[in-house]
Amino acid sequence: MNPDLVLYDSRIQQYVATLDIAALEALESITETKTYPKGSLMLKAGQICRNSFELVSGIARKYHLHNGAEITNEIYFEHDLALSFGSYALQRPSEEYIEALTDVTARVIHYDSFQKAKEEHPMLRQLDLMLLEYYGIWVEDRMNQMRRYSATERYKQLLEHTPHIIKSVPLTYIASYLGISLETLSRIRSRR
Amino acid sequence: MNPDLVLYDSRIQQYVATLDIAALEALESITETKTYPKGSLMLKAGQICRNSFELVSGIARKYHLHNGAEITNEIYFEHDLALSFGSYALQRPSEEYIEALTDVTARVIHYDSFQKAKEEHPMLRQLDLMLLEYYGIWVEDRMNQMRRYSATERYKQLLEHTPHIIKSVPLTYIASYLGISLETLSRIRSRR
DNA sequence: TATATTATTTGACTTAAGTCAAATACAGCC
DNA sequence: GGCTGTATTTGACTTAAGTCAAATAATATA
Repeated sequence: MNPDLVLYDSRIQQYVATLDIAALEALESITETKTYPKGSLMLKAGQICRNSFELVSGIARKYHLHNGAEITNEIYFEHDLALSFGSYALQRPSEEYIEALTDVTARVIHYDSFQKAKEEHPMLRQLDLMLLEYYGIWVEDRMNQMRRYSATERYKQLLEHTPHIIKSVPLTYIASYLGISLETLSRIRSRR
Repeated sequence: MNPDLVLYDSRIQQYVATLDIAALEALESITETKTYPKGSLMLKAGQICRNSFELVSGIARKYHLHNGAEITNEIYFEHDLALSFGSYALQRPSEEYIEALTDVTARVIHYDSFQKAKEEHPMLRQLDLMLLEYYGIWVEDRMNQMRRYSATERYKQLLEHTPHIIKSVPLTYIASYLGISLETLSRIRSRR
């Protein structure tokens, strides 16, 4: 993975470790652990993304529709934070869906609760800011991948950096995540 | 432009209008107005991006090198905030350059000063967060443009949404910004 | 103004990746 | 184990966009 992301991830972990008890308890008090059966939608297009989902177990994906086809935007595993960024930030209707690809257990925090908690615990503001920066770096990195590399290179990098994706997610989703057609992906895989 | 971005931009303006005098003065006190002659580099790859540049006048672009070629990542006009996101957020060496395409005047704020000002003025934290979210939405939107639309469509949308770019920026930069070759851009322009 | 330099266009050809259709392969279920 | 539906692969063909080379056009400069 992008070394900047790895670095920043560890900085976030470090920061979380320094949170005071009150802030941690506040977080805990607004967190609900929920489960979503395989195939269910954790967020639908048209809805406002009012929750953040921290995956405890299972796999999920975020996608949107384009000319009738589902285009996968992101694939989530354990510990990942799933939400529709634009919809969450602006509290406006989402264009994206979030779907449980397996049974999913997630720690769910409501937008309003988190906003309130931030007011009471300034440390959580800093955490919010760090998560935001992390996502910004992630999207930038992903855009660079898409712009700079060919379909084959993108697939190889996915293999190198996140091989578990290939093992656990249907190829259709991976293809659209990589921005290539299913057939092309199949051909890339068959070569060598 | 993306309606979400327009909306969020106005929210930021509104928020700025509510800043208390102390916060505004703090901002003012850490802001230096500087000028950069046409062709000069406001940031070089390898350097850490320690400043944010709010353009007062002129045009600038951010780019990186890929296989020896310059790839334009962003083009800045009056009022735009220029910085290398990843480098600024992590205070790590940048892969990007920021170049003044014309003589540029900018309000420059040093990273450290802003961090300090944020500690003293919590309102600035909120501003920082809003700017971050704005950038996140912008990058997401740009990535969607690149993924969903053909070269021709991307050019047309640029024409519709930001026609001033075409009038004031050499086509080479626009081509790489759109992720297409100069020749293809020229052909797209000549059709109709 | 003539000349050099840089920017843009045009032409000819190549190529990566897409599309549509059909064939296998695989998985869940009776 | 056989059957049904979904997932993946393979084949044949098309197409958007890239590349390389050369020709104009525009701009800056002596």
